[in-house]
Amino acid sequence: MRVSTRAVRISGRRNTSQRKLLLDLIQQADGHMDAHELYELARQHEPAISLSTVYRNLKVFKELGLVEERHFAEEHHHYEAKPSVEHHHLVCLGCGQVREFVSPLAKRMVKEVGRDNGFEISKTEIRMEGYCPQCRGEVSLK
Amino acid sequence: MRVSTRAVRISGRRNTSQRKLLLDLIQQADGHMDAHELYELARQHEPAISLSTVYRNLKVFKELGLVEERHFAEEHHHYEAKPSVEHHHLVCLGCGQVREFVSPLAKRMVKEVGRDNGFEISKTEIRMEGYCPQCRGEVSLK
DNA sequence: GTTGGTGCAAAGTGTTTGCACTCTG
DNA sequence: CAGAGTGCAAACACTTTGCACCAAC
Repeated sequence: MRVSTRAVRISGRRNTSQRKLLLDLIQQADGHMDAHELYELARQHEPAISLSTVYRNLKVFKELGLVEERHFAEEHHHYEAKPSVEHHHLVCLGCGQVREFVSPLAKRMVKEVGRDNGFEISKTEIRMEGYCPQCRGEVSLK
Repeated sequence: MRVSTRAVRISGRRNTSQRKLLLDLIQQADGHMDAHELYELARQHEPAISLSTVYRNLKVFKELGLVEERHFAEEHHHYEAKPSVEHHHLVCLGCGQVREFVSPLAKRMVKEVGRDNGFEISKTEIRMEGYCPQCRGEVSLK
């Protein structure tokens, strides 16, 4: 949080109590959350906070590179504090859990695709869907 | 279109003129489109068609596996006829073009991640963002 | 003190749904 | 001729915005 607070300051923005709270919560969270979840969480500490403030700050955090926006299901967005290691997501269609994974092959693939297409890749999002071990067992255990 | 029409019938659904038109248009299109683009396109042939019909049919096509939903930008969805070869997307942040690519590494990665996590992977979406050769030149050439 | 940030309510998007009518099978 | 599908308008869910007030610097 120290570093992030500085990042906010340096960008010429103000460190309001709401902004600090939101950043804290999202960085403390171990997974991803959507705007509404963050809002509910924040309300436990600051009951008067508004959903607009949550959205406005998520936008700021994205701009500062402190938070990443994820596109999971068909619907709304999820956010997570920028991780030190780039990872991707595995979604279970049975129980809905989202598992993170890292893969050295992913890194190689990005490099290769960038080279082949002459692109300079700045961001990669990989999402796989399927069934986790538990759900596979329940449905049809081939 | 022959096969698709049959798929619709088999699923116990009716082959209305609107449904056939929409399926034709999306399969004829070489790229992806969003619901509104498909709607505008369809209106050129069937001026009275409604946006709800477009959405309802996209949903049906998804269920039948004839069309895939893509999550590109931050906003709305894009759809494309299910391709014979699984491919992924490269989005240029400069000019907005979406390029498709295939990568053998992607296939290996999916297999590996599935094995490592005990998941049975049914779908994978890979999206990379960056700058295409042209846009890289314009902005700051290395 | 300036002026960026906030809360609130209202407006904007993209998508879904209720209803009466239509047309497929 | 039953009921799936349609067009329309209204409703929804998520996100953004205008405005007056507040508080960080």
